[in-house]
Amino acid sequence: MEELETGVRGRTKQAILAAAAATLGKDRAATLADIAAAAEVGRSTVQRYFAEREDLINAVTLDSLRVLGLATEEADIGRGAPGEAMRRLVTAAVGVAERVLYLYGDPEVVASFGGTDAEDEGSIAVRGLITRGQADGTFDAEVDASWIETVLWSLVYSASDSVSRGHMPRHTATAMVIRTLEQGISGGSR
Amino acid sequence: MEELETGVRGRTKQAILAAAAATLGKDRAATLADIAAAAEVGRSTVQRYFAEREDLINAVTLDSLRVLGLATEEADIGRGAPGEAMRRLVTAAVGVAERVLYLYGDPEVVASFGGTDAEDEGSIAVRGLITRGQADGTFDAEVDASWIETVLWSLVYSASDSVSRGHMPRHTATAMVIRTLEQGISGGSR
DNA sequence: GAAAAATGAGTCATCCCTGACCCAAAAAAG
DNA sequence: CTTTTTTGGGTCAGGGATGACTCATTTTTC
Repeated sequence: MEELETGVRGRTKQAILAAAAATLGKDRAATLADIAAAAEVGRSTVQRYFAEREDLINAVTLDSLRVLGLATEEADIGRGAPGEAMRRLVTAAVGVAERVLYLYGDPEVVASFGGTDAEDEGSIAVRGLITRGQADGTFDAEVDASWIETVLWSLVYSASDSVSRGHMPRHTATAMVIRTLEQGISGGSR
Repeated sequence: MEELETGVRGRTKQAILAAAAATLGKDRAATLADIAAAAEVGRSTVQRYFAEREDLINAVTLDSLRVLGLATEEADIGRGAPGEAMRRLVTAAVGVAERVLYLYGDPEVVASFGGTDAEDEGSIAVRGLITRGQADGTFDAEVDASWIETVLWSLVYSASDSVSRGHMPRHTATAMVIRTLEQGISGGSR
């Protein structure tokens, strides 16, 4: 039963997963050696924790969904006005930019968790927020909820990319996403 | 001087480039064999036209920028009200969805043409449209023009992806991008 | 129809990544 | 301090893609 986090092993594993998410987020063709270097461990160690490359990919995906799910949970998007909840969600998501870059940087990854359990935790909540907002008129009810979700993650991804490249600080990126979600790119003349 | 399109060679080359853009847009790890199959030519032929894989990648990038540039040109975005011009641009861009998927599906590709000549043709025009719209109040002047450009391509990419996956018809996708650009995801209560 | 160009299948060497080891050194646990 | 665990470099075989090449066949061109 001690196959969970035994302190040392747990930390090493998390370091590998975090490094893998960051590295694969920037270059999906990254080699195991790249990931090991980013995690500051030996190649051997990576393969000791994840026998096959695909094991690592799966683990990174699940872990990234977990981290993003935690962030979503902290945003507590079931509470308050949909507009406010959406702002908290965006802030939380950009807060874990590296994971977002990994998850939404590869169409294959996104497609792979079509029916995963881990997806449900966060994604269901987000979908609930959107439909709730559409019902009370906060969000556009004349487009599919799935499109709104697509737009949300698309903008969060772009903002995360800007942050990760050092183009803008995190709070600026977050503000831009929120502003764009709320009024598009239209001028404030209205 | 006959190293341009000699009819047969030109058509084969274009077929390879188009197939490569479509294939690499869906799976950036696609092999030369995959691309050759998509283009309905032999592996040998691909390598005869492009000695090294990187030659092909470069050519596809330039060609995709060219095609997108042509579409942009047809949209004639220097004319008319910025709002209208933007609608024409989105329509034109989604019209060449495969190229958009290739160009904006890989961060590496986008990053590689930082100072390319081919970029200038279209990108300069787009940037011009944005600043023009910001100047006359059509577009939000309180955010960077580069962010608006990012949002534009980000949404066009998402829409192109939906079209390419058969989730929605092209005109619906186009309409959603335009609507989202103009009012974000906000409800129409205002 | 004959000459020239282009094509596609096939072969082969090479490179790079992966996966499976092994073992000495370092770190943690007792 | 001793034992146990973990680590990281190193080696090696296997697999897959690439690049270079040949040659018979098909297609264009004249």
